[in-house]
Amino acid sequence: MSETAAAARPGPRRTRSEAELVDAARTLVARSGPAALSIRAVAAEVGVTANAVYTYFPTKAALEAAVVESVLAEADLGALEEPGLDWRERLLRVGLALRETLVRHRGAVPLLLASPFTGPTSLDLGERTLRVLVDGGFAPGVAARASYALITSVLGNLAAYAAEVPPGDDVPEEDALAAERLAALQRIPAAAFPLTAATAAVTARFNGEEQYRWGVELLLDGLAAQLPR
Amino acid sequence: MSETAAAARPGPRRTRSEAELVDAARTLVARSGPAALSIRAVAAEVGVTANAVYTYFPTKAALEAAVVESVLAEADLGALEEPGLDWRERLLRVGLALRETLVRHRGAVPLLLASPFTGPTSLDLGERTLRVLVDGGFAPGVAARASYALITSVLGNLAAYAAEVPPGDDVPEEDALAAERLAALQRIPAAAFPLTAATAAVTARFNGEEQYRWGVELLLDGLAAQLPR
DNA sequence: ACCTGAACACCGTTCAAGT
DNA sequence: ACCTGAACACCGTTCAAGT
Repeated sequence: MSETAAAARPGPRRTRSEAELVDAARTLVARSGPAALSIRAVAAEVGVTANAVYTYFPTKAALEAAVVESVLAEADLGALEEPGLDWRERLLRVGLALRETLVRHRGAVPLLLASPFTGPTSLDLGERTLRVLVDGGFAPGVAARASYALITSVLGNLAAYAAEVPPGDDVPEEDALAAERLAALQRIPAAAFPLTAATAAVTARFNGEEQYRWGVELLLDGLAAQLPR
Repeated sequence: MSETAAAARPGPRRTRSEAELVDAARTLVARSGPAALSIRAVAAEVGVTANAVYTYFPTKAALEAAVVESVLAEADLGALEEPGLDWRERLLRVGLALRETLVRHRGAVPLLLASPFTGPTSLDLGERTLRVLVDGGFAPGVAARASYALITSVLGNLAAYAAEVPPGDDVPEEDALAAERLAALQRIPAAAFPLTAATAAVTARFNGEEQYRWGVELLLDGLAAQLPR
């Protein structure tokens, strides 16, 4: 009797899962940023004592790594093999896909930046990027350097986004962000920083997708120049 | 009598300074990384109670911002105005100068990434970079976009460095780092990640100055292509 | 202005113990 | 295997008080 009853209703003694803990951690990070991620808060979120978390993750760092992997795994990397596209278009599209998921999960970006690129999704992304470049005509060594330059550039851009846009469940409108940033820029003294002041309207949109795309294309332009003609 | 005596020897009641606290904070971060930076540890380092720190900094975030500014201020940005150099060479050299100080202070890089670019040194760097680009023939709007692309790329690269190289007072040898990284790369399955495996020797040197320079030059190549001919 | 003592509401992690 | 209770050595920050 007790066994079937326990299986039927999720009683107070029901067992948690690793995925449930990662989900709770992701929710905390998305809502309130990386500083809000604590073993104790995750435990409370799933209705368990802090120590119970150590059944699933040996350290807080392991939990953070699982959060990073879980977020990265959400990015749609399909453009890397999409037929009918050349290497440039493939890399640009995958860059935009990465931006899309990391802007939504901007609270996790600091965790991503602090972690080595050794998770399954990172390895997969790296290998497939190399494939695109090699198929595009680049020597493997050049492809490797290009892949690294692209990924660090993308992460640097998203770090800037995450540093400026507060965490939250939704992605704020670009126009609203630009208006805020413009107001801040107009407070800096134009006499001492004339070019900064003169370009404020452009700078106010640095967090936008267009400037992101512009930066990625700049790298792709540089790469195209390296292709053996 | 008591007044001169107090001035003569630094007794237990001597007053601290903001700079002394920032120095202590920098030492902690350099030695043990950003996680080691705490109000209480800084207070202990200068021989004072934790609360005393709040006389100088209203929050821990303010102390962190002061650390970031102090580290950035150490970079030699002189190349931006060095006579006899074109815009490319100036930007490359200042990029290398930034790398040099941030590699030494890699423990502070996560703090830098999390902070907005509004400190005196950041503003100065931005304005002078715009000047170089405008003098080089770029339209102000393009110069602004280029400046942002360069700085985010540089920071992304240094974030990767900081994530992989443990904090410490000295800068480790590149050969030693490459050997460690190569060993780690050889543990990933070559069958599943053939290109990753094939390029391991190149990838093992991703943290080096040469790859950094390669990435910056890639952006500069892309920029050069935008110059009105 | 500069500092201390005491306290509050937190942390990550460990140990021993229970089912 | 999965969880709890108690404890340790930490946090940032505040309040009241002293010089």
